[in-house]
Amino acid sequence: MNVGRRVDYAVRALSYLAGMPPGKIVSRVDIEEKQDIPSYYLSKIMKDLVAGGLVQSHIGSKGGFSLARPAATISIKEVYETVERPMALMECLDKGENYCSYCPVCNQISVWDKAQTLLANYLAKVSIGDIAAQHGLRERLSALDN
Amino acid sequence: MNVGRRVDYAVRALSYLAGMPPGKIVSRVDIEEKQDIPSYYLSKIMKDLVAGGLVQSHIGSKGGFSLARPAATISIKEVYETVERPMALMECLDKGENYCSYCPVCNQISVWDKAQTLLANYLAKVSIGDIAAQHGLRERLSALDN
DNA sequence: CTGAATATAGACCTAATAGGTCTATTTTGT
DNA sequence: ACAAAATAGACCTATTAGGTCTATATTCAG
Repeated sequence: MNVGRRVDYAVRALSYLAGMPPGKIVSRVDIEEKQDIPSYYLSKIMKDLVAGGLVQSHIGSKGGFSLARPAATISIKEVYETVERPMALMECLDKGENYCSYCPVCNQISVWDKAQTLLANYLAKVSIGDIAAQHGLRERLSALDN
Repeated sequence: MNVGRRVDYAVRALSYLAGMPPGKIVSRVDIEEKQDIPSYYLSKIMKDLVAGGLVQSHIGSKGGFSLARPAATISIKEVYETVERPMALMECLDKGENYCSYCPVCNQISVWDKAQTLLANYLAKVSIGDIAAQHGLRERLSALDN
């Protein structure tokens, strides 16, 4: 039920990039230092973000990373699923009906399914752009209330 | 981000008890067999449920377990927190502001906070009684939509 | 009173995972 | 040519999830 560092770090890195002038290329080490992320660790996360098309990488001297898309189009849900795995509160929700023999008669599963949908819908509505913008996030979140 | 067996098994055990005639005492082994829960494992879970006041235990021959409260008053959120820990999507939401030095300026945290509240509110509205009742659960869940 | 059935408490084990660190290689700007 | 960077992947360690077992105390039925 908890989210883990990979996602935390990914969100921080992406927000940091989002706060840069458009097109600015930032090195891994710079992101790690400014965002208080353990040395080296980010390299694995950035690899996923590049592979997922959220971030563009630039090899070589003066290389680094920049956002591959506008920050407003990158949802937290997408970030989560890019660096981790599909969001699923229970394994059967991910692995399908025949994962557990009780699935066909399981009442429990519809509850977790609903909870998961609630969560996913919300997280799909919040973007890296929202997080990067310093002002009024809490207010904008409240507006999402229903 | 996922819920784990302890909660799964706890919900199954409680629902099973809820489906029994009121006051009926059911042994651990019986629950394990009928609900397809690994032998012995349930003993640790039931201990928590007893300690949490959700279940009443009866030691000795012909002993076993029964619900300590009406099934309709036992929410899934409560079950979760009884057999696991307080629901928290990120550690700082649980351990407080000084867990991470970035907390005071962290925009991310308000997003997870909101997500967590959404989840908790929903799970607090669904009861073991809802799950135990065989009919119309999905319909009743839909009614919770907003 | 005795024995069987039960919860209780806690030890124990194993595999997987999270989180982190490091190094060799390739690419590229200056 | 050199330095700075990403890339790829090996490696390590502590924790946790999930499960199994056993010794003990309690209680009911005969």
